[in-house]
Amino acid sequence: MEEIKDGPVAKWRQLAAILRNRIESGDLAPGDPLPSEVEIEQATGLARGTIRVAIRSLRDDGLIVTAQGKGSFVADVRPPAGSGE
Amino acid sequence: MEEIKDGPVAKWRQLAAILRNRIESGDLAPGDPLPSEVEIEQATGLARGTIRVAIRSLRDDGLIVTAQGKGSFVADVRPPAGSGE
DNA sequence: AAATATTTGTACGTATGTATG
DNA sequence: GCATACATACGTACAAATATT
Repeated sequence: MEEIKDGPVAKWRQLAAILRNRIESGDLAPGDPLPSEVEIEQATGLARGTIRVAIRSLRDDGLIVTAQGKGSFVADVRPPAGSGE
Repeated sequence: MEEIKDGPVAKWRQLAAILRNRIESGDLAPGDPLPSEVEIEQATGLARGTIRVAIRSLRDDGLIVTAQGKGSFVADVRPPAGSGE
């Protein structure tokens, strides 16, 4: 997990960018589970609420799907590049 | 079980203090099982997640050990007083 | 041996309060 | 006022390990 720095970019945006990068680079393939919220919490030191904001943004963008009690997973079909830029 | 009050002290901290007290007073001796999470839930009305936070703090302090499917037990060797103050 | 109950483990969902910039 | 961020607290669901019947 890359560093989340204190700075002008909101931490949740930095985290979203890191995860998005792992998905779009193929490091996380469709169907792969994302790190759990607690794992991200431990890896980054961020509060769960902050992590959830980042995850929600990826979900809103259709990059991942989330299932209660299971986890978040890379969406099988990703939206065309350019949808969110 | 003492009362868990609504107030400035987080409920999980109050519960942890109650359990810690029972251990350090000898009411719960080394090897003794703690009340199960569900028992504490019924006795206090707290949510299980909240109870688990209190239990984790005691475990982090080395006061208890926990085993899935069995329960939590007072540690045989307790850390010296003052370790966590 | 098998089914059931108990107990802890994991994981997300939701909401509120507090504090800061 | 609003967005960000953290802490707390409750809810729901299911998995895994152990104990009991």
